[in-house]
Amino acid sequence: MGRDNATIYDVAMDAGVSIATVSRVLRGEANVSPATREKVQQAIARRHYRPSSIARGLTSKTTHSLGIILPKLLNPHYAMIFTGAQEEARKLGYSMSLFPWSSLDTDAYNPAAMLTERRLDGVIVCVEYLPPDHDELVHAALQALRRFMPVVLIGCVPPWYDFPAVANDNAAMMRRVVAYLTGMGHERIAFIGGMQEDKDPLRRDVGYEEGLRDARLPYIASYRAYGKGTPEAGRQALLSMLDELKADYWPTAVIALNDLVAMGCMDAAWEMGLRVPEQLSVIGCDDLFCAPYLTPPLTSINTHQQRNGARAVQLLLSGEKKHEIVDWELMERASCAPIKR
Amino acid sequence: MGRDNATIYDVAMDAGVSIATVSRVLRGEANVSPATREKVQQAIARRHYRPSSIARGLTSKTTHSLGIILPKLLNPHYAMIFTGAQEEARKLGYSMSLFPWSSLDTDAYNPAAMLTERRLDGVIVCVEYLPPDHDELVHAALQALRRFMPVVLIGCVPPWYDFPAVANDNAAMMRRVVAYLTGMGHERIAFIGGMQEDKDPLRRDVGYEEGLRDARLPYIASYRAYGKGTPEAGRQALLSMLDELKADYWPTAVIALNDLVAMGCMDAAWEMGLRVPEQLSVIGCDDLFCAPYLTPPLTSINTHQQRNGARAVQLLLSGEKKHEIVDWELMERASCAPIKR
DNA sequence: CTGAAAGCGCTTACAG
DNA sequence: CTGAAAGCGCTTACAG
Repeated sequence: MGRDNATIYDVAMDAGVSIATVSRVLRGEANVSPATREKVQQAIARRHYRPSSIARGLTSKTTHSLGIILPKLLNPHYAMIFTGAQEEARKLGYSMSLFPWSSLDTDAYNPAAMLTERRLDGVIVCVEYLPPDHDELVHAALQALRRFMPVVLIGCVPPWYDFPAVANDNAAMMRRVVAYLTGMGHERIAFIGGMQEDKDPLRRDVGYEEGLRDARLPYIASYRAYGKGTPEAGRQALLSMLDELKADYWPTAVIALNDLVAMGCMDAAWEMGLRVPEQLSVIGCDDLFCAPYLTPPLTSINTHQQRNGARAVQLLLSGEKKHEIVDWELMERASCAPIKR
Repeated sequence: MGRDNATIYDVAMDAGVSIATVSRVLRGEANVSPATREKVQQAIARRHYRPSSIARGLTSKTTHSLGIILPKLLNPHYAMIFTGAQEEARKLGYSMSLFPWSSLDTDAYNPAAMLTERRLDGVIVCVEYLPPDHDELVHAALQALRRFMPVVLIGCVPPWYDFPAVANDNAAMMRRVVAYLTGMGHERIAFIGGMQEDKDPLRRDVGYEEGLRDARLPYIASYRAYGKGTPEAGRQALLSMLDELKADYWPTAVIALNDLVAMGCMDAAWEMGLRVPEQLSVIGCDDLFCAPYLTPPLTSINTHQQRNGARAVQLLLSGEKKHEIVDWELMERASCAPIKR
């Protein structure tokens, strides 16, 4: 296949100049005579020469590649963040590598090792889905990373993380969502999905409780189900919630951790003969592309994930130390309705 | 931030040995005395030393990073391929960078330039969504890439592409799908989405026509609508197809290019008051995670995309020259039903 | 405007 | 078992 490519020496020899001169035309420096430039460019073309960014990186201490650590990409939520980050990176001349990390699934694997060897110019890390008991592990990984490259956090970032971040205020979101539902007359509002963690004041549970308090409603533990962020987890959780409660106490609205969970809840409702939204309002989060195509179309929250991914790249490369709180938008569709007396 | 990291020289000095010795313990070579090894390891730990894979790459001519060129990741189909490839790569010690390329959207951008400079150890490229009139452009890009690194193709790969590949036989898939529908009594079968291209014998249109011929049905141009692979494109296409035809001639079944298009078709059907599947059967392709959660659950084709992504990585790293044809599975759900007389 | 030389941080024969 | 030296393919002062 002939994969021994031409080097700058080959080109220099062909053009009858020094490698310094080749380097100059490569980087488009002005101080090269037109004739020389021409000769060099011809040699480059003839040899199909492309400078090795890896050799270049050794001198310039820069690789023009970034990394991003995310949970599973199969949730389109993360694919959107990745896409936003990747596109912004490309615009600025950087490539983007993905390093999945969800310690929920694979405790053994820690991407920090692979990343630190690669002298990336920076890394975006999404600390979601890393359960609270792994706090130290996460911190250690972040410290290790930071020693080698700038780090920007994205997603649900606890405020005490001492890193630049593009952070969702999940508590505020939830509070608003609860208000949206209580405003429609709902009083038995379930919240399904996610894990129990006490520390982070930005977490959804805080907002859930605040929202209930705002409406002077009691916090009822039976309406709070923990679980993974998948459709099947959502389905199971709602089914067992209904199973454990007399029908009089069934929730009239459920807030799902994300749209995947919401999809599972809608399925569970259908299995139990509950019509959405007439008998059960459902609201998701992330506003996945399929939300408008569900039956009924799913009300959700759009957090502008692509924009956030792009923003994280900007913070990374500019070196700004900001901790930005992301705005979001309630996408009202047909899966929530006022309660009927 | 102290980002000037220790080098092998620092470690060697700390441990009082030569850099060659440090290099040996780094790479786990056997011929180092236990005492020396210990000293070196301590120095490494104390310095938080991590070898630079980029310096290493300069000598070893290997970067342990792979690339993948895909259309938009926002279609979960491609996210699945990417995930499969990325996970397999990681298992083998490689990282994976994404380079989106859909010349449909961004003619200007050609990822080959960025890739060739990065001396990757290989690249997987998905040539789908690169329209036929860009054939030369695609070929040129592939040749450029191949000069610098091994290339494996994935997806709908025309057989005359002289590359190792993990290829879908879309023609066979379509033929089978048509048979599935004619077996249910359908005779007016529409096919929506994709572009008109004449050359590739593996393309869906070939199978569509074969399928009709198998059932001795006429090919009716009005039932073939071209378009992008998005829900909105699918919706529009079906709406205008219905609009242009007397209701007597409306299709009783539609085959969608992919699940996204199918979602749009189901929406269009709903808008026109056509019930799925009673009045219109719909079948998609790719078996996206949301297919089972649509109403009705969408019949689709599972092409084992994650497995294919992983397989492409294996071909890439093993150097096998195979052109593998992928098997697939019809996922029967409720969106297709026998026709009622 | 151009070139010789040092250096980036490793690995790899080659000696010993 | 260990070290001195060359080399990977570039960039960057420094001279001229």
